[in-house]
Amino acid sequence: MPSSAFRNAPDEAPTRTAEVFRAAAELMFEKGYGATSIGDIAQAVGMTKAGLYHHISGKQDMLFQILNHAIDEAERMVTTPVRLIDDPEQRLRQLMRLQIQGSLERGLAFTALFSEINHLPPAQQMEIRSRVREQLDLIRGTLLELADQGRIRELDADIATMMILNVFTGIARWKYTDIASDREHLIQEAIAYTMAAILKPKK
Amino acid sequence: MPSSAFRNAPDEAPTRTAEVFRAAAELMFEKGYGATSIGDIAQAVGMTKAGLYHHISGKQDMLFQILNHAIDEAERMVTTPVRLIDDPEQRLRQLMRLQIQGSLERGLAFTALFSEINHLPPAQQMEIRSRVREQLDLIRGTLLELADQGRIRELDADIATMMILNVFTGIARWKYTDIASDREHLIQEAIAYTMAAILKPKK
DNA sequence: TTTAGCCTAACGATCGTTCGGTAGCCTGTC
DNA sequence: GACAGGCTACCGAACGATCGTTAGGCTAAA
Repeated sequence: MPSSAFRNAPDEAPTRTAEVFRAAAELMFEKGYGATSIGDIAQAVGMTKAGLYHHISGKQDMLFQILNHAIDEAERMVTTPVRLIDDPEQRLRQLMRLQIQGSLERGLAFTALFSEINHLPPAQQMEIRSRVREQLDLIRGTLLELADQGRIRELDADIATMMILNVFTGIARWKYTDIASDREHLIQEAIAYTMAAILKPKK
Repeated sequence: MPSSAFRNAPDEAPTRTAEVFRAAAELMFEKGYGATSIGDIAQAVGMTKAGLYHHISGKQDMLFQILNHAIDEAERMVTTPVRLIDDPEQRLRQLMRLQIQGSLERGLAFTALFSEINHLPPAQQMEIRSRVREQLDLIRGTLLELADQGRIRELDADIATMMILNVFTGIARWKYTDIASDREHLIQEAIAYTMAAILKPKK
């Protein structure tokens, strides 16, 4: 088993191991960690349970790797590019857009699978939690920046941060409902809703 | 087993059966349906697994009854009283207040346990879903009423409804974090946030 | 005597995991 | 070109543990 199970060389056919982890992530997202059996995952990729264990080292470790990979992806596709944006409002808008796009189109199910974190041993729980906190701080910091500039109404930044994060977890759960059928519309509405909630009214 | 497992005569010591269901609801809320074993529930009320079956008819049926009871409670404590409020804005404010209060103080975990609905057989899934839809329609209807009166900004009522529901599910999940320590503050912030998001700016 | 309330014991099923084996492919050696 | 050896990717079978559930029996109250 490679050190990072998801990685394969760029522009190359996905490794079998990567397929396994991808299928596992999808199943766990749909049915939850507890309700997803090793047999389910094996069947999804056309293997036996025993065969799976050539690619994985255990069920718990799978969840751990999936969560870490999701955070990796979020950092690569959302956090990092967004940090380059100077204007805090534009930064927040783009953060929401990228995050929602990511959770609808690609894996990026970390917002959804994060609730399964309690199935991990405490040490790994803390590891994941501290990585997530970094992303939370990006949102919170942006809100504080807006506050400094006097551009948002009076609000509790911590609660507002959770409200925004909440939008992500919620939308991820609607992934297969018709409310998510028009992605661009959903994204624009979600951003407009959030901006109206936090920004000072214009007129 | 009585027809409604939670019911006992008013102002009376809770039935043993009611205790069982209450403990089960709490455990399932914390750990999820799949991760909560019959043994866990039995231990929580000081019984053996076999003893539990004097009070319940099965694990799935337990979840079904818990969800139904939660909806009963929500209808009694939130939906019904709130329908009497004429002004749609005040109606929505009070709905949010009662719903959040209920999910923080009392059981009312239907917003949180609703995600476990897929562990039920399809017929019961539909039954729960149709009952929940009634409560959703109260929110959506109130939004439409506000729109008719020209009091909200231009927004997608369906998406806004989900956003509001999303607040409830989110807050239920923070139940044991320090963000929920000051309940009144959390309630006021959540309401203010939502109102700012949907209402037309005042000035 | 009946019944409510709970027990011990065990059932079959399913779970995550391990063990030993094997078919196919790559690689180097003769 | 043949062949031995090793490695990758998988399989069948079984493990012990735990799961939800049931059968049957005990005890105290009505």
